[in-house]
Amino acid sequence: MAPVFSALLIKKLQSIGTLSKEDEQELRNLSGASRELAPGEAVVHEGDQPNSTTLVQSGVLCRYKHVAEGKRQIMSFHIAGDIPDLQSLFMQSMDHSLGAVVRSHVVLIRHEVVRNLLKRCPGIGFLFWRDTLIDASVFREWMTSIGRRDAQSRIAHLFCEMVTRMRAVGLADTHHCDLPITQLDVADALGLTDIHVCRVLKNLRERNIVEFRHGVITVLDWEGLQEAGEFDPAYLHLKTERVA
Amino acid sequence: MAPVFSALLIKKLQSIGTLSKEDEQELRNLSGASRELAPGEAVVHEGDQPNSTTLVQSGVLCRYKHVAEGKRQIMSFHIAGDIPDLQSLFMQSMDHSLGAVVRSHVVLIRHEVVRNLLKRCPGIGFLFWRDTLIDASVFREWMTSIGRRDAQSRIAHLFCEMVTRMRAVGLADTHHCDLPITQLDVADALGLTDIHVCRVLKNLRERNIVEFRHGVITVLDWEGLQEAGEFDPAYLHLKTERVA
DNA sequence: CGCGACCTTGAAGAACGTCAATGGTCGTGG
DNA sequence: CCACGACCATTGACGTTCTTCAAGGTCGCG
Repeated sequence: MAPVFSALLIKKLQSIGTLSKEDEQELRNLSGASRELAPGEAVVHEGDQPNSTTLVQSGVLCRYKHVAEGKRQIMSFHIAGDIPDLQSLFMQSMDHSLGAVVRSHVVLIRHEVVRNLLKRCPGIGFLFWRDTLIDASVFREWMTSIGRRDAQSRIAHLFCEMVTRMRAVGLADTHHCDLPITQLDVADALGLTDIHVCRVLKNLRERNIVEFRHGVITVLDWEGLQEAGEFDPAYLHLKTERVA
Repeated sequence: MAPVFSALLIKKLQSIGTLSKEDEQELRNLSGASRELAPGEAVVHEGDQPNSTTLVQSGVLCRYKHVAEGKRQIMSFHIAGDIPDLQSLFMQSMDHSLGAVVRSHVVLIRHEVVRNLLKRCPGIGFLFWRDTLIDASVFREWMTSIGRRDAQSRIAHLFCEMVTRMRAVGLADTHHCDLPITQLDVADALGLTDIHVCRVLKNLRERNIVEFRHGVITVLDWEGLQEAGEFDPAYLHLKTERVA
């Protein structure tokens, strides 16, 4: 087998809870099928009844739904170590799609394999459950953003979240963070138009708070960014909280 | 013990999955502390670290967060049979509050008791997990509504959802549905102002689609309502789907 | 009776969307 | 090497949806 593909999954689970040595070993022994995704390519579509789950290796994936008039709502972004469709283990049909934002690599793990794993390792089961609960917590926070914050707040909040999550698994440093998505993706995630996102980004840039260019977030003023987004990382339920 | 307080919980679990006779009996034997809630009273606050979960007996509860300038986002409504804060079993601190919308009755069940139950009955564990996953699915749908649908669609969608959920546990008939909440609650759930909700309700009423008065939804045209809200119940992941 | 909670309506304004045009960058192929 | 198209970012002018502010109106209840 290639270098253990579950390394970042392990890191992620350790960031939200405690993993025993045995459970860690079980995760290392996981097997699955690698797959490369082109930008925009979907792994699972709304309505599908998949028999495997997706572990992200590299790149960025997102969950989304299409609504009337070609509109799209992105419900989450996922980075290496995430299992964005874990819920398909217990829900026959997908209520949303899962696709790649940029070229990405994933490993597909059969439900059967995961179920056996959960039977052998209840500890992993609880961590997986906890992971889906954190997922739900993030949805609640996004709902709050979209429902009750203005465009500037929403964008600042999203950037804070992504930087914090990527730091937690060692994928970002303090000031920079690779998030290879377009302004249109940001817009679809926040219930805005790409044009308005562009304008607000310009404003944030001119005020020396944050820059977003070519898929890279550059934080110029972390305090200011948190303030602008009313960001409090509690909802991410991370074990370790970093001071910036 | 009073008439079994878990009757509606059992009904709800049966609406989303299969419950063995033994598991059903275990649920009947659950014990907890009754509590009455005044309108607006909270059971748990954001930041709390509760050691029990809340089973709704009657009335309506909602989960919510407060953001800047006194704004509020309601993230879900809960009716008899729901356990709105089940996630607190695996997440130390609450990332949102849970409160009563109208006078309600709840039963508080200690985490310890639930944990023992889950150890004895893995089947109930999976159903509970599934319930929290459906919760997340509903969040995704709300996010989509708030982000990408206009006010009329959002309201129609919410009404469709509540009628469908209440029918599923026998709390509503085809045309009427008791939902004792105010227009302000609706507004806070959908990311609107109460004033705008009022205007849109007037419009829906005049077009003979749906009426909402004194906390009662009266569906005048179920087809039209579903269409207006782009409602497809798939995201509720109910076992039994009703044809209206 | 009078107060509070909720609903209703109007007028003015802000935030955001739509339409349209321009320019930059990059990979591809002639 | 340059031309081209695809994709993305940017900017301006103009519309629309929804908000804000303000003023009643209704109903139930102490």
